[in-house]
Amino acid sequence: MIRPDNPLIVQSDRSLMLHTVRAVLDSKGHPVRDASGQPRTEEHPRFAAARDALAAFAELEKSPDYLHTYRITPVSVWNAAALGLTTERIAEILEEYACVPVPKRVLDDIRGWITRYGQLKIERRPGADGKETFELVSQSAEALKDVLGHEAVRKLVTRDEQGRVWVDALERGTIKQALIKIGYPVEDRGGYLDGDALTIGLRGKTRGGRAFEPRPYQRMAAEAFHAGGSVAGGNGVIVLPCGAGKTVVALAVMNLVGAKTLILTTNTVAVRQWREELLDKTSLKPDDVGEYTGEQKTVAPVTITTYQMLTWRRAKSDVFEHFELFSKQNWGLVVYDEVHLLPAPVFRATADLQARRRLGLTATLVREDGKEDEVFCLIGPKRFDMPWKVLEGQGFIATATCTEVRVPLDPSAKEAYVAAGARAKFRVASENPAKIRAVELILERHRDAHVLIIGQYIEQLEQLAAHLKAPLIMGRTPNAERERLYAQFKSGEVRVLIVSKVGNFAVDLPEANVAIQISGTFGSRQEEAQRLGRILRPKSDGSAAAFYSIVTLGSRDQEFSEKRQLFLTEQGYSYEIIEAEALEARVGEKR
DNA sequence: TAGACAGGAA
DNA sequence: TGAAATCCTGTCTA
Repeated sequence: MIRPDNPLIVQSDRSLMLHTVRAVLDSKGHPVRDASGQPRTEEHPRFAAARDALAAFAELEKSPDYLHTYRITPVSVWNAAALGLTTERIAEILEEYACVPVPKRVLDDIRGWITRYGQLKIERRPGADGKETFELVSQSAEALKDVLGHEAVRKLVTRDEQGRVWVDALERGTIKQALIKIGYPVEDRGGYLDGDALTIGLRGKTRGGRAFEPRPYQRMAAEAFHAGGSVAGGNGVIVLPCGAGKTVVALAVMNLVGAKTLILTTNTVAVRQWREELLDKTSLKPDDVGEYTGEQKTVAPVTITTYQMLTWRRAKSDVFEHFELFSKQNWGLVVYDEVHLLPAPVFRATADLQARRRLGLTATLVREDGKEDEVFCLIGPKRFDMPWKVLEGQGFIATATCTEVRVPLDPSAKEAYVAAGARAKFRVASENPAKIRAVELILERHRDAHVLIIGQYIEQLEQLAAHLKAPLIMGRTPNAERERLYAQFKSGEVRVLIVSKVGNFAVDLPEANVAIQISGTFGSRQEEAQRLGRILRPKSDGSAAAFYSIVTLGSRDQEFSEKRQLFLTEQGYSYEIIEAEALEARVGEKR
């Protein structure tokens, strides 16, 4: 059926094209033109609804002004299937918004993937010698034959005389990875070890004396996790924006599971923050919560450690020295903070982890290295997510405006840019000295704001710090100095703080309401999301936050910037684009 | 015994 | 695509 009023085109290569605008028509149905003869456009009335519906099973690929493109991938469909979306429902959504017929091939592909999801299962069988054994079972002999045709799978299993296929407990994670690589996400019904029970109560009041209760969506997320999966108790990933309180979701899950818990996170600062949260909001006593890091190695009923700690090996050795951590306590739950950063060796190193309930937390599942499938098969599917804009609407995260400021390349850098190779061009454009002027203008525009300036290159940041006479925090800034500066920023003594990549994570600065990004990591969508996240904690006065990204006009810098914005565009943020001159004029007016 | 710093890893 | 940050351990100093 042809329905020209609809915004979506589904192409047979499984890419989707979504119109964001449509032409304005007069009463006779002719396009209205403006003074210069250009057709006038308005936002397509079905765009927002289509965008929200597509987000459930497709990934946003490109988002120029008028046309967004999405792609349907196996992992995006499996995640949808895990949430209960059927082929029929996906077909309905596509048909509902499509302006031309949906190619049958696309629906066949989707049906094929969804059929494969759960076709293979891992079941636990009591072993003769009391040991655990696992059987790989299939709904169809054909699928089993198909996967056993792959050497990567064959070498991980043994077959007995009856043709049954057995998996060693040690290979439980490895085989799931091997199977998903060939397009068979296996349903792991092997179950979990319960672990030792531990009562973890949630306090009605924090130790700081403030009333505390998980927000409705935090409770829903915890319940979705706990109920999710084929074996009660759960494994999977909760996706929530930065600033939305993922830690509280984990506390609520721990409360539901009620067992000894191991928490894995990215760095020691985060380890401390987790410990403080646990002590502040749960019934756990200081002795119940252990920190296991380079500085202090305490194992307690709830233990917090870093990914690096787990995967650390002595030089040229194959021995993971801290794996004893897994056997020291009988864990019932493992929490993976920032699960999108999960290093694969964590899994190769131990099979034990596959036998525990596992909760992954993240703000975004997208990775630039395309390894989304590893998190999917080793931790589990997405159990819950909530669009950023919905939380913004309910006031749980601050409203934010995003602006891309385009500045021309400074004459002093032109020669270097032309001379540079394709790779070096990005750096030259990123470090464009003309960006300093733009920063000054933005600071003038937000005179009373608490501003974070975030960048990638130390030299550039040092120059800016000298120019603005603002403090700079980078990797080699000692911890004591960092804490002092963060405290001054919180108290308002320091209004403008410049941070390097250290600012991407584990900085909780609720006061910041303006962030200026002056350079970023190639096309990292994740980084952009994290940086916006820095200013999303709701403000006490309910005011809006502003995010600026400064890029060099018409350069490699601008190309990568477009890519970085994709994730946030998918979440419904739109970037206002303003050129340096216009910004100058706008600030000038206010003077 | 704590703190500072170097070196290696991924 | 490449730069920066992180962590851990071990050694040195006071």
